[in-house]
Amino acid sequence: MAAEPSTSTAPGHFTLERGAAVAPRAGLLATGHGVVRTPAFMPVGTQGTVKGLSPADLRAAGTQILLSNTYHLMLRPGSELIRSFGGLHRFMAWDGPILTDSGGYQIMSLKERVTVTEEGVAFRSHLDGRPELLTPERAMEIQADLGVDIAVTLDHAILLPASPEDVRDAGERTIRWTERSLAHARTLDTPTGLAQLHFAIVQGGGDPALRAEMAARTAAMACDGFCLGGLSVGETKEETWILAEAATAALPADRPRYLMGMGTPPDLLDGIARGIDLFDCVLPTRNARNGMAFTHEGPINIRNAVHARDPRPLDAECGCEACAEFSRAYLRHLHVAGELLAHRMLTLHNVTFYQTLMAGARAAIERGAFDEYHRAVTHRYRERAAASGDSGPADREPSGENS
RNA sequence: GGAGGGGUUCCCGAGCGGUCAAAGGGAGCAGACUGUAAAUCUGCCGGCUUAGCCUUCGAAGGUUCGAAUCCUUCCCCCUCCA
Repeated sequence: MAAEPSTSTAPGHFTLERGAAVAPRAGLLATGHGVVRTPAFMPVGTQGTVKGLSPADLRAAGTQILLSNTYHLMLRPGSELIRSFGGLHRFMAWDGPILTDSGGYQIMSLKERVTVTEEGVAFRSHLDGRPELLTPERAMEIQADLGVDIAVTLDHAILLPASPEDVRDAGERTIRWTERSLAHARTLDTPTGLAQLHFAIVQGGGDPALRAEMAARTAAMACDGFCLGGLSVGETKEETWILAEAATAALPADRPRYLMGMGTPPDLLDGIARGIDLFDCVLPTRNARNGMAFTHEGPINIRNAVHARDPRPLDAECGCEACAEFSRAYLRHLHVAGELLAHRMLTLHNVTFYQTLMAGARAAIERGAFDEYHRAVTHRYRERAAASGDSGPADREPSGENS
């Protein structure tokens, strides 16, 4: 869009329309590729594509901004190649904003293959076993090459539970890496010439006090936004929110907060209620490929026999192509038969569902009725989840270590 | 008509005297998935009052302490030779 230069569209500018210091809040985040209306959900496009969907599909689903991944793109096809195409936007033909994760999550999830040192992360490529080194500086260089709108600093995420010493170590390392990342990022240029925003990750493990400390120390740095990392990795939901609240309470209100990796539809609303502005999660896309569709009445598994003769759409309230054109019976048939269209349609539907949910949340915030929206959506979702089986698949009681 | 091979739990297909309700696939049924090494993974899959019992490996008899496995007859199928 060719808007007049104004403070509200200068990349990095974050305008809070409502809520300001309190949650929930609605805002406008300006990037080099347009303004994102927050709270927003970013579909996950790890390898420079949201699996199964074209950019046109993503737009049709109401997507404003995508997430992609430093780790995967550095290995294949390589950031130099993408830079030579003018950046990731031109390469993948998506002209909206893109945020890239720095690769910290892979440190945690591929733990057997990585060694973390002060310099950075040594790991072996999952593609060919070749040794690689990802430093905070290198992570920012790659993201600059990609020309993404929002680059994220490299962090040291660890699995919970972990010893207090390990959590403190990883947190302190994350702070040092964040400083290095931000300092180095200022020396880099992008293939697009557009300004790049830099978000810093707040860690701190399962200790609220440490979370708060890490948040405060990160807040003192010159970054454009904050990411809450290392959450929903084994702790209960209740703990997750305590930790998230501890962090956000120590963050300034005038910069966006991004809760990394979460979550279910109720998670998103629970997060918005706590002042979160950005989310990403693989659930709507991965689960779509595994047969799960999110609906206004809760999740359904399209594989289940009950849908075999069901002429209804996945979700009567949804306007996506899958719901406008196809019956549950047909979509079940496609999925059971292993047809690609099943994956594409369920993915399209789920992303549409998530974007509709977020648009509804934004609208509710704007008219001052978020609590009601939150309660109504969550109630319907949980009611269905509980009714659709002896033990609902989603949102069971937070499970302990055993039972 | 002659010679040979074969009939196994929904399907394909192992087993060839006990440890076999019977490997492995597939199909079917259900579950999981939260900054994606995921179109992946897990469980169930003869019946029941389930640490046990009952019915099952073409049919009927028989041998044996014990048979899907050995013998006899019968019924089907396939290949080759006339």
